[in-house]
Amino acid sequence: MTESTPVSRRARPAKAPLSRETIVAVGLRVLESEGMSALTMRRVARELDTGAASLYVYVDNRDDLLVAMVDSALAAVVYPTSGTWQEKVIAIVESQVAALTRHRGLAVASMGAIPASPNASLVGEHLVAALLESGVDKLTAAWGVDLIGLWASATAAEQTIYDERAANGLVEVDYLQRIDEFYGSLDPAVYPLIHSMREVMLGGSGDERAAWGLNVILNGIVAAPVPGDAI
Amino acid sequence: MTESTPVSRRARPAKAPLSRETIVAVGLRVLESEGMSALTMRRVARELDTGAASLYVYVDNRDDLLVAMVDSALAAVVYPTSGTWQEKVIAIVESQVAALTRHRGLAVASMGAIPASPNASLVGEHLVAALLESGVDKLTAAWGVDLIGLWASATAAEQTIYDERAANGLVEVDYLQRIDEFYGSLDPAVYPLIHSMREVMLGGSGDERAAWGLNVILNGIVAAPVPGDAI
DNA sequence: AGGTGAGAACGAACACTGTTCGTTACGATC
DNA sequence: GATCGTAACGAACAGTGTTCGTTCTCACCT
Repeated sequence: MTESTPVSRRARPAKAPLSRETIVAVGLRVLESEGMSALTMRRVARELDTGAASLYVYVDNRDDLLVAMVDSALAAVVYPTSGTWQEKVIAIVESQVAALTRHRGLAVASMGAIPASPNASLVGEHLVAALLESGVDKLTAAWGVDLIGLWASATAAEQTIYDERAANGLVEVDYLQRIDEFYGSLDPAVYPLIHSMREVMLGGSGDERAAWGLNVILNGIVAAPVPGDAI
Repeated sequence: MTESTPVSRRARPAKAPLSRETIVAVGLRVLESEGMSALTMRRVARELDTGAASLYVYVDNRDDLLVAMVDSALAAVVYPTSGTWQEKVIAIVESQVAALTRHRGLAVASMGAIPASPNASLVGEHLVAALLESGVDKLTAAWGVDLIGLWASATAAEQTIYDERAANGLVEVDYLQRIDEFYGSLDPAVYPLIHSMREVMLGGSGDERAAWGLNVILNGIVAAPVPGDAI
């Protein structure tokens, strides 16, 4: 009994009071430094020097916390004021992906989050504006933003999983080499193209491929027929 | 002690032996009917009339099981033999999305799964073949398959989350109406476009938007400059 | 000043989870 | 028929999210 002597924490002087913002901020910090599996209610509470039950005053449940964290993370997205519409879209989406990737695991959660949060809406607002600059009609712009958002979330999620794997000991070269070996081991009779194209399939850095993909989507959007008309 | 009398199950006649395939199949059945949160090791084991520990002979851990389930689900993808290259790609991707959507929650898991499983590779093989028919070079085809796969997983994941929400009582109209209300409640000074374009942003069925999105990507791919050249 | 009530904070508990351990039981081999 | 590798198993461990009932605090009112 010499070590614990649980002095009621209430007695401690000037403990910063809890708040939704504080909890979300701490959650993001934990997520960034220790990953999604470490983001437990108890872990967040411990960081705030309290118990898990106390969090439920400000947060409905863990999902609610995650959604709030997604929105908070998206506050870091920057919006360029000059440049062509393509440059604007690329800059916005790049910083969006970066914001989601920085906190490992958030991207997967963001896939579920409705775009109905303040900061997610702000991203949408600026993307629509940039797309409209290209001259497309409103419907194309609206659906285009949807498509871009889907791509951004998925790209961030993929990047996250990739990073997680790297953090778990599998270095990049090992990982690519393993896939290369797998492709090489496939029966050329069943998988002729994959077998023969494996070096071209695994080439290019993640950033190069991401930039190419976003470019493809942007080109496709401006070239797309108006939704509703004959496709 | 009158109620349990745990007769060793070994004594029961002709119990079908376990196997990796059986476990994966049961897992898919549970996932399809009860969703991801119900897919626990104990639940799968119970379905097989055994204990959770017994599964670990055939499955490394829950993630291993999920990856195997993704591959198994992708066995349902169909590959058309006739039609234009666009029709082939659309048919393949549609059945891929359907296969991932049918088992709620698999899509999210598939985002992490490397495309290094037999059936995922088969999808890739056929997609590359279809893309090459369009006349694009090998590098464009390879990266294009990547992009299409990313889109397919993300679309299935989004669809899954949407369905999950619908299953949890929120009917479709409620959900859309809620988003509409949220957009309407946004400050028009900060979100002018979203505020004024909300009906156009929420229009169209999920299928229409998905078809449009895939079309945009296909158009973008054939129009894209060869990766590596100046973008 | 003294009392009071709303609600934040809390500890303990519940019903679960994935996974491991040591032991039992079985079926093919010698 | 004895043996032995290994599949199958029950029990346990260290966690998880969440809820319950209680304690404490502090702004407000008499």
